[in-house]
Amino acid sequence: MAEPQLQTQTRADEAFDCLQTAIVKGDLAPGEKIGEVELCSRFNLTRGPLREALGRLESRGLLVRRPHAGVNVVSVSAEELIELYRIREVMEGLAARQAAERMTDEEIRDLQATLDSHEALIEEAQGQAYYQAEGDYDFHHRIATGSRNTKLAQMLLGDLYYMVRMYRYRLSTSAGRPHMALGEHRRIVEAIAQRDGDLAEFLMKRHINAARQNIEKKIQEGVLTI
Amino acid sequence: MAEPQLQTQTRADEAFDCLQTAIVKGDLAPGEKIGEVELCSRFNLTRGPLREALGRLESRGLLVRRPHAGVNVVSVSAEELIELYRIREVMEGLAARQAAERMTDEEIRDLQATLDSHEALIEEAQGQAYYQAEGDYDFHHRIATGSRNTKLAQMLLGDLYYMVRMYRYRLSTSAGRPHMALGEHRRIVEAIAQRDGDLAEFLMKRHINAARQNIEKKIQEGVLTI
DNA sequence: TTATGTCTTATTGTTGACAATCCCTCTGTT
DNA sequence: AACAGAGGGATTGTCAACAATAAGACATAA
Repeated sequence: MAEPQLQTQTRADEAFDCLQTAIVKGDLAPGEKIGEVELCSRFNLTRGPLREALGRLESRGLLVRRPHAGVNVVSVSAEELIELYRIREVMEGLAARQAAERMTDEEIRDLQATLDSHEALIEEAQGQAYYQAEGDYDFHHRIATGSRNTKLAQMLLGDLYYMVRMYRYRLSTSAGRPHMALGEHRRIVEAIAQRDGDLAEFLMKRHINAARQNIEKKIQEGVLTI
Repeated sequence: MAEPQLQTQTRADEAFDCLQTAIVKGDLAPGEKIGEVELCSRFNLTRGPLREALGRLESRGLLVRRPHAGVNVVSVSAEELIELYRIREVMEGLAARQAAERMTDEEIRDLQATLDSHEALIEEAQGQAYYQAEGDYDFHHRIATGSRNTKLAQMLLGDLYYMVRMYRYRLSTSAGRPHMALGEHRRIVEAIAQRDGDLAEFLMKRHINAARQNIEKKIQEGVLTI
């Protein structure tokens, strides 16, 4: 949560961050049409930097723009959300494998400590899906960077996670799921600690598969309306 | 090679396309520092749309920008190129699996016909790595779109392929490789035609693995200096 | 009443000028 | 001769005004 050299950031970066978090948190609803001048007054910017930020967000798939017609927040259908998890499955599987091969012993210890704190978090804030989601994000974040695969981490952290988190904020996790997930996390870390890339990949894929099935069930139950 | 509604494109789109192809073709060398005004005169643009395009390219990982210091074309190290192929392996494996499940019969016939034309192309232009590379790109392009997984296709076609092609243009393929690759392509399409998703994924992963090993060998031979 | 065509208006796309920042060179010192 | 510091210059970041386009409203006709 450190924020170094916030000063050296350019206005376009600032705009980009603001918009990205606004979209992810749901302050800008999916499908919503957003006008440039309105955004300018809202975030205290001028249109130059804003347009640059809009370009970046479009290329990341968080916005859709039609020439002269304005910009809309992307709206992901239920099917597309499922597809996102299919992509995560293979990419994070690879990340887990490479993390098992390349993470330092210290990083692995850190990761284990992180899981301990997650366990405490789940206990005290049981049912509070928000904290669980943040913990989950933290775990996957570490694996992605631990893979030492620059592009892979960039695609996961810069593209996929933002789109997934867009719905995490609306999607309450099932009752028993946090504990389940934590157990799966632990086994993945064990495999990484044993430098067993095959197993780490297998477990991670199964972990994300379980998450996907959980979401599919919710959608069928009609809990999630997209 | 059709160019529909070129007119309705905005100047920023134009700038984006120009720069992207210039980077991929090598007209802008990796690592090269490029000034904004120079680019403007080169592509007949003004700095507004240009900066928007630069933002998009940066977010796609084709450029790196430091505030107030200018923009450089990304330079991918040999290790990173290999990592790119590791990502391709899992993502295109998934694409092949989903293509086997979802492509229409007509698309599959088209794909088979494409391979026939590739065979002819290889015969007449043997050794001409360029045409082989284009044919290969065409094949993988069809599989990606055939997966009906919007985000997957977007990530493959919009991100990974451009970075890979950056080096394809410089990297001459080995003597026997085109024929080998074509054979592998044929077997993948066979699996897709039989709707065998497991096999299609397996074969595609092995295909890209072979391409990666081919490149690794070249790098060790010192043919490719990045 | 509905559909169609035109026109107005507001929004987007573009431009050129202005301000802020960093890089490079030149000078001075060790 | 080599290194450090400061200044000039060029380049990037930002802004506000102008032009072009599409959406929406209104009126007319079927």
